[in-house]
Amino acid sequence: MRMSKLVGRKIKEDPKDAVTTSHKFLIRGGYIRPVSAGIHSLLPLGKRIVRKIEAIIREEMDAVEGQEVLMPVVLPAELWVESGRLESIGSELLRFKDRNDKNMLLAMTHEEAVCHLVRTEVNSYKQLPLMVYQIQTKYRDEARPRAGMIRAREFTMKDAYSFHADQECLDTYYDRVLQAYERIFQRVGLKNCVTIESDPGMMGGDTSHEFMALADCGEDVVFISPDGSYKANREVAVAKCEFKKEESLPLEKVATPGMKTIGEVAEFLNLKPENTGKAVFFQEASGDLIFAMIRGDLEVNEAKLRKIIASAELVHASDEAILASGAVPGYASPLSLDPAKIKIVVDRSVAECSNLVVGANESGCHYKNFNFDRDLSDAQVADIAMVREGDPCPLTGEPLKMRRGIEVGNIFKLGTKYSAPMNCSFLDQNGKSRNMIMGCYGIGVGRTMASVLEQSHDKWGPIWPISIAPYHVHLCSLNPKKEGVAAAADKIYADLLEKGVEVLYDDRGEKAGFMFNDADLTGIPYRLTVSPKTLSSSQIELKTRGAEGSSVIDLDAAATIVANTVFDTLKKKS
RNA sequence: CGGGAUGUAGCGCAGUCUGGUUAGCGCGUUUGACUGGGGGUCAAAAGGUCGGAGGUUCGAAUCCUCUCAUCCCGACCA
Repeated sequence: MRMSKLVGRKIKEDPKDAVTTSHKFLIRGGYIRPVSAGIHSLLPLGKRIVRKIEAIIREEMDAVEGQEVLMPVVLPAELWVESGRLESIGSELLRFKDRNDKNMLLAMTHEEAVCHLVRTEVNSYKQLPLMVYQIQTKYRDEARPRAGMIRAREFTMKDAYSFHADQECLDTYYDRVLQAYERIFQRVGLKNCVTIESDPGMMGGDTSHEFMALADCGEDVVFISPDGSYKANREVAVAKCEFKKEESLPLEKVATPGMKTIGEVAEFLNLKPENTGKAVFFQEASGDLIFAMIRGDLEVNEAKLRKIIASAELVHASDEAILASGAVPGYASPLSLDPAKIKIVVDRSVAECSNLVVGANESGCHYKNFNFDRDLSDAQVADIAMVREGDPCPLTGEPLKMRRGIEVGNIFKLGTKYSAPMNCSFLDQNGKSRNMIMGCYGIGVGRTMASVLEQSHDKWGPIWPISIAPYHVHLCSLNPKKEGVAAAADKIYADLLEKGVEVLYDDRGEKAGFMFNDADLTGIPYRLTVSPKTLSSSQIELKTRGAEGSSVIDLDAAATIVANTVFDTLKKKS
């Protein structure tokens, strides 16, 4: 490609709306252009990267017997009524009516569509297991799109769905996909991508994993042990915290007028927050109240709590609801609650610590010296604590490190969450109808491109791994008007193309510094420079993006040397 | 959805507080000349609903009201 004709100019200054490195460089380098909040056009360079990422994904999906399909972006709402998600999903699902007043929606994921597809095509155990996948546009009406491609409203996703006759088959297949995912992220050149167990959340199912590209701009928090043996996201992370028991002191009511928060109470009684117990009220969708108790310095992890009480929906309870249960907000006590009205879940930190200050369920009063064993045996004890940086690793006991990550992929064991309501079933060996067991597997394609850039750049621009670089070679022709420079550059351009090397040819005749800066901002792995300086000795310059220095090679052998270098590197990296 | 910020040429900005002719600057673009290894120099040129609507005023980019858009923090997040 001749750069003089390439669509997508380089931009010298940082766009004012871009904050993250990938967002800035993708715009400045001419990879993407914003169109609306969270909606972008891909320019030719960006499209080439995306195609290469997609090609790697296709190879790996095909290698686990995936069959590529393409399902519609626009779906009739009735399919989502079947699964129940039309109701359960909020306004991030974009709904609209067509000209016949029929309810439609823009798919944000395709479980419904794939169940519709598979239930009409597959009806025998002999056809299972199977996996179909697609690389398709998704739309989520995000409340707050951000960071360019990292959290967009419209984005490209590879989503795959597997169907099995039994759980064991899913379990085996799931592990194969997990390994395929790790190969994909390694092949696209993510240097720092970790596989972590995650909380299936509203997707349902029992097991899920996330693939996190570690980057400071990531939205998700990952806890990692120093030796890397333990990795988990914030929702599921556990810590091996040790708590000290002391001799129990007698329960004592103390006046704490106007002291409602943990900080206020601790300061008033001249204690640390660790010496208090905090009450947090939650409400289930059914309206039932949950009283969660945790040591004052810790926070309740709602995902863990949800799992323990087996409730998909959990919100902070209103003061009215708390009052109605007979508890006094701000002074709520575990001691005088009616277990029939309210379920009590106590964190290990409270159960295993001694002499805590807790509410007295009376305005302006607290109890000192609460001891769980003695004072409240009738409650469920569980780990519902949010892990903090530095907490001991559950495996090694070493202090956990907290890192930020971009979720580039996730995989779920869905079970029959969708197949059951949508009647996606098959006849087994005994002629009995059973629901298919499903798994689903997603990868954010644009997000992957941005993540690679987040992890691989310098102050001048991206340093693309050759596996996804838009071109292999960036050819600069300096002073093309002089001494046969243009002719030499044209020739090596043609020779490289002949050998199958992808070349971006800067034939614009700009000043050297201008072109070099554009080359750095483009980030192609190899830069070839043709100029009078080296041409006088029948040589040209070869430089590797991101590396110091450069070398000169003989003009006659250049195309062969460069082509071999490119193809050797490509082979090694895949 | 709550809090904050910003909308002026393709991009980045000044001007707004304190209203006053033809609204500026840098980069980019076009033309010509010189220059030629890390964003060069000179000359000329094109390019503007000052986000939008309403209002105040003799007069509004500037003051007031409403509105839209974009970004940031938070909530939310298959």
